[in-house]
Parts: sequence; C-alpha cells; structure tokens
Amino acid sequence: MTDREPTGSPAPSTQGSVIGWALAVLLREWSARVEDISRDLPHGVRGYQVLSAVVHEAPPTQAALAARLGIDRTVMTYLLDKFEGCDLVERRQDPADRRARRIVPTEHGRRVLAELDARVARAEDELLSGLVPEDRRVLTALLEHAATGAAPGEDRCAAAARPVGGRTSDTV
Amino acid sequence: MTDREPTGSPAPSTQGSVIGWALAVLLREWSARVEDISRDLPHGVRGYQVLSAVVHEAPPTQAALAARLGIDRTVMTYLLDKFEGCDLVERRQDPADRRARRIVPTEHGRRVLAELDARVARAEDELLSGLVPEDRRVLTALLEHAATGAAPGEDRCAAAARPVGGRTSDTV
DNA sequence: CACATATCGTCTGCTCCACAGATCAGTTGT
DNA sequence: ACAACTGATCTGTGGAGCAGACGATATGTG
Repeated sequence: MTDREPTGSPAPSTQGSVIGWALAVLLREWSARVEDISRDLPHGVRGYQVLSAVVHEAPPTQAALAARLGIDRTVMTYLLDKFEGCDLVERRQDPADRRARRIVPTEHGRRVLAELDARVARAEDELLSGLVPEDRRVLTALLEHAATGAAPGEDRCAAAARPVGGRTSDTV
Repeated sequence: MTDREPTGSPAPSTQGSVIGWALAVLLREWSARVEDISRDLPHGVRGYQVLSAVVHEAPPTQAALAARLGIDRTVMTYLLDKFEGCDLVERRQDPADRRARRIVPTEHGRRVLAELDARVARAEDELLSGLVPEDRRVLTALLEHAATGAAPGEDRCAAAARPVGGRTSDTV
C-alpha cells in the first residue's frame, strides 16, 4: 500500500510513455490508409515503401535498401521477385561488383509511384487533419530529423553512454 | 537520368512520404529499446503497452483496452492470461455487468510498471537525442495531439468530409 | 598464384503469431 | 419467456518472418 490511489485518475495521460503509443497509433493509421491506397502493389504498404525508396533514394544495393527499410534480406528477395514480375523494377548486375544487383525502377514503376505518392500525400494530410498546417509542417520536419538521428548506422556509440547496458548486445 | 517529371509535381525537396518512413524508423527503434528494457514482461513491448494502459488509462473493459492499443480481442485474452500468471494484473468481474472483466493492476504490477516507465523515459530521451530538449517537447506534444486526433473512435466523422472515399467502409 | 575470409544474394525449414469462426455466458428489449 | 445482442474465450489455419546453410564473387596475404 505504498501508493494509495486517490480513487480515480490521479493525473491525466501525461505520465507513461506517450511517444510509444502515439507512434503506434499514427503508424497504424498511416499504414491502414496507405494499405488502402496501394492495394494493387504486391505487398501493400511495404511494397509502397520499397518502391518509394527505390525511386527516391536509389540505394546502391539490395542490402542497403533492406537496411534502410528495416526489412530482412531474405524478405527483400521474394519481395523484389514479385516487383520484377509486375514490371515495376528491374534487377541489373552491377558491372563493378557482379555479386550485387542494382535495383532500378522501370518507367511503369515510376508512373505508378508518382500516382501513389500523390494519393499518399493527401492521405497524410488527412491523417494530420487534427493539426493546423503550420503544426503539420513542424511535426513532419521534427519527425524526419528525429528519425534521421535515430536511424541505425548513424551514431550508435551515443547509446553506449547510458548507465545500465541497454541493447548493446543484440544489435551488432 | 534523374527523374525529370514536369507533370504537375513541382518536385518538392524531399519528395515521397517522409512521414511513413520516419514513423516506421522511430517506432522500430523505440520498440527495440523498450523490448530490451521490458524483457521480463510476458510479451515484451506489447506487454509494456498493455500494462501501461491498464495502469494509466484504466480502461473499463478488456475490449476497450484492446481497441485502444489496436490489438485483437482474441490476442488480448491469452496476453492477459500470462499477465495474470505473472501476478501483474487481475481480472475481476464487473459487478454491474457480469460479462465484462475489469482489468486491475496488482501492487506488483504497479511497481514493475513504475520502474519500467522510468527506464522507458530515459530510453525515449536517448532516442530523441538528435533533437534539442525544446524540440523534443514540441515533437512529443504534436505527436500526442496528432495521435489523439487520428485514433479510431475519436472523431471518425471528420474524415468523412473528404472528397474521394477512403477507408470509410472497413473499419468498424 | 593459391588460399582464406568476407560480402551479396538466394533458398530451405521452422516457428510463431495474428486473424476468422464458432462457442459459452450474461444482458437487454419486447 | 423468448429473441437478439454483446463480452470474452477457445480452436484451426494460413502467412510471414527469421535463422542457417549455400553458391558466387571479391579481396587480402603469403
């Protein structure tokens, strides 16, 4: 009986991890909408993310693409298989390194993505309809900045400064 | 071969959906860290979210809890089974409606969550280490606001004002 | 040049988890 | 009292992801 509750909500929802819940809710809603939009793509949301990364980021290799999206290599394999089958991307042997495959979008893939991007932009705008446009821009900018800083491969060592050992074992 | 597509799009600086990628990266990193922290809990990250919701939000019924976290009812059942087995929560029959179970945390559950919350707070702070404290607060506030507005069940009708019909049929 | 080691992509087997459907218990309306 | 509904649980199934092994290529070393 250390903390005897005052019978009722002691404090509003300020305590606890708001971030985790908010991220989960937003990503779930975003995924649901984008899933709805990119229903024709082989793997729905994931397919959109892959195609978007291929076109906009132009990752040098298949592994780099997988790493950026947090997808396993083996998954990326059969994912791109279907993409090739749908004439959205092509696998070309990199002449410099014949092990690697360069993933290049086809013309069809570009057109499809352009259309999807437009619709996704609208969906995102609707998703954040609770915020005034100014706040939407701020949120997007901060989100991108935070994600860039938190993405694996950026500055891993910063995490080692923590007292108790956290996630220093699993991720190599 | 840079995509020069003068069709409509004025080619904004960072085209493509930044939001989706950023949300995915942040949630993935958040989950990895919280997974590491709440390794003793039955279901890792999900377990933390459930326990957190039970304590902080005190949802009236099991179904409400599931809805808030976006978890299926059937999943919630065996999830709470393990939680009861670990003496973290209790299922009590609601005297008003004997079908419903009130999920109440045990004293042990409260203590465990308090400790986890502290560690998660530190992890979140580290996750957003790329932002200055001021921006962290802004991001958290906007995130919560956006999630509250976008969460299903809050104001669904606001979405119905859109021109083209999008996901107005599937979700209950 | 021969050899060892690392990387890239693919394939295989396994496990685990989420969703659908049926079921039981209890409530509400007429 | 009966029907219709909701809350929670149980069961079966399918798919998806991960670990591990494998062929192909590149690179470093003596």
